[in-house]
Amino acid sequence: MNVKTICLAILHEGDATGYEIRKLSTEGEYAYFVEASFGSIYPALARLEEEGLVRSHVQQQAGRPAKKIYSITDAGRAAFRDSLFEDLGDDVYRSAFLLFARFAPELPADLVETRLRERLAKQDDAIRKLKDLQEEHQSPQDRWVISYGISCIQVARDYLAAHMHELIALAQPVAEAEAAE
Amino acid sequence: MNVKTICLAILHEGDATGYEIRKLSTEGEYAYFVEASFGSIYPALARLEEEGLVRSHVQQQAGRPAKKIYSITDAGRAAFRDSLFEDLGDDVYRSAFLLFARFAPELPADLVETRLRERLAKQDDAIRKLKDLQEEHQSPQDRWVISYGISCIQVARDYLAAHMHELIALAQPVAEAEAAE
DNA sequence: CACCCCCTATATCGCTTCGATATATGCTCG
DNA sequence: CGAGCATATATCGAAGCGATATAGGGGGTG
Repeated sequence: MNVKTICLAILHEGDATGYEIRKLSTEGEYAYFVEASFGSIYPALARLEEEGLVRSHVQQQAGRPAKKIYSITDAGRAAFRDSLFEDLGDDVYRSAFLLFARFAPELPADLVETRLRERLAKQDDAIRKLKDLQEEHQSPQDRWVISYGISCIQVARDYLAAHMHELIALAQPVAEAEAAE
Repeated sequence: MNVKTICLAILHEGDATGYEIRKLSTEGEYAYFVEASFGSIYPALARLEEEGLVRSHVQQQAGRPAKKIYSITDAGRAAFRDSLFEDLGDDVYRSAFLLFARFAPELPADLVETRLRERLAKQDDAIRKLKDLQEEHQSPQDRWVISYGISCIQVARDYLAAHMHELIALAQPVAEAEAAE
């Protein structure tokens, strides 16, 4: 799943600028399972245009910078659909949090507790955002994917809430006086 | 969470070769939340040695290629612990499967069903492997992290089993005769 | 028993991608 | 009225991925 495919997927659903593609892949309904940065989107769009899979036209705007609006071509639509027939790669999951958790016994209990609470707050926030997103999107395939995401984050959150004290208990105890310093 | 940090984390728990580090980050207890390939591990280890954070010695072996065994130094141990005090980056989750699911309405129902069943089998396999891993590891921090993983994959698997027919129903119906062709 | 593939083991190369930065302007809020 | 944020494009250096090269031993199959 490279950035070119992500761009085609988003353009398949409607025209967009590079800026908008990045927003959708960072905040929109694609945010939690794909992502791409400017540094990869702009070169990807340029290459897609060379290959004839997308087309662009510049739209001047009063005040604001000019937009370069990209549209998918028939060839692009075909290429994207073909790519959906290919074997799916494995999901990627990387978590600095779990590495941190793995080394809890090396760390002071108050730090471990702080990070766990931060994590819990982040997950609550993510769930809230996904629920908002679900209300904005009526298409059943969007709802299906977003529900999947909510289920996963919810169970991770609940596991954390139920088992955080176990991890804190493994960490280095901090004396009251030391903690107050 | 860069590859250098992953190498230090693994060497923190014991000496290892580049090959073993890669195995641990691909099949071992780190596998499902960190990952690194040869192309990043070997350069990372070389740079860590330059920086004095790890040390290596070559061990000749009868028949097999010589091993280059890396050990963490006191400086490396300190640098790794310091990195655990830094703010944690967000988790990364990328899923070609969810992109595929999002576009189910564009695809033939039999393909969607095939991919869903493949996915279910993969997740069952992942759960089995994590359960085996959990029996091999007695340290409570390992068990905590692995349990977290099992919970997440289990709920994803159950969601899939419960809702896969919804996605198949959204896909393009395939006529019996056409399917037989 | 030859052949082939897999496992161990190190290492590099090219391409993709990330993260930071540059540039420019308008809008909003304190 | 100035700081900071949103819109918008684009590039650069560094990091990392995936494939490939190299090489010998072990195991299974025709």
